[in-house]
Amino acid sequence: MESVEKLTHVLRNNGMKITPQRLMIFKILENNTSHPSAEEVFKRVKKIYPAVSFTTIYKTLETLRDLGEVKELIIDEDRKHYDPNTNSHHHFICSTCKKILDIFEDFSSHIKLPDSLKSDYTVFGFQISFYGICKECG
Amino acid sequence: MESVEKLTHVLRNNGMKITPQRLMIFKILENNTSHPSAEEVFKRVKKIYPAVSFTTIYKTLETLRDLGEVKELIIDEDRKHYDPNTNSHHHFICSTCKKILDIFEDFSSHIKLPDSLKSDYTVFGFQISFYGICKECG
DNA sequence: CTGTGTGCAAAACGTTTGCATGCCT
DNA sequence: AGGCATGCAAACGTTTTGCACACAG
Repeated sequence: MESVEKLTHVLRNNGMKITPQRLMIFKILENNTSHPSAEEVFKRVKKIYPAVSFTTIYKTLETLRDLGEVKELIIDEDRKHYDPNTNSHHHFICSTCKKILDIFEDFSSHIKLPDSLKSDYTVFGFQISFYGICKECG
Repeated sequence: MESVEKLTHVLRNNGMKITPQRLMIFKILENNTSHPSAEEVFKRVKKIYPAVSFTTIYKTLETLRDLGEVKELIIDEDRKHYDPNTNSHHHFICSTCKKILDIFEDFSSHIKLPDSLKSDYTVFGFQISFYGICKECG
């Protein structure tokens, strides 16, 4: 969902600079539904901009996360994944290949905190993780 | 939910040995709803059995996870948490203090994969994470 | 007695940080 | 020119592993 143009504007509006490295990262995140890890972003950027460093990838992803432009997914025990789609949606995780699939169904009308907790706990949102086996691994 | 007796039997049935260290770990997990990290388990075991090592805690939690007797929660970006309640339930995570609260509401009748995916993806279960602020932090 | 469990130290892993340099604006 | 960004290397915190010894069965 995030376009290179949007990310460029957001960074500029926050007094940040647009570098070739960042543009490559933006390009790889644009319309990306593969939930890449930092390393996957690094590898893909490296192909078109070999001089890039891992540090830059990490720092840029951290920046985008802090600006709310990517969501950091804590789903995989091995590493963090990044999702440029910041709209509320859910995920299916294949137990075998660890692939993460988007689920866009809107469950919000059915998912509420029990009444007994509503007064004491403020919910900003929720996230459903489905666990199972995908068609390639089944 | 897991009792010391049950865990003892499960391990024995799998040809594993019951050591004083393991018994202490079982005791701390029994009816524990605080979702401790390995370090928290370590600290609590150390109080009653000071000679215990971190390695033993890790290895025993790994064993229990492999036997399906504890659930490893990948919710907190900083560390893994362990939940001796292996029945399906959900969690509320306070964004401020990182506390994890159990939510026992049964949403299963409402939460299904979209029809378009049902044929290709086999779902074993799902887990809802609510994000918000708890009463102590609000 | 046999083999599993323990515990130390060290490795491994993803991630973060300090700092000198580079470059966008 | 000024300040944010980059990139290297080193630090970090959690988790895992190799190995010698201990002990449960």
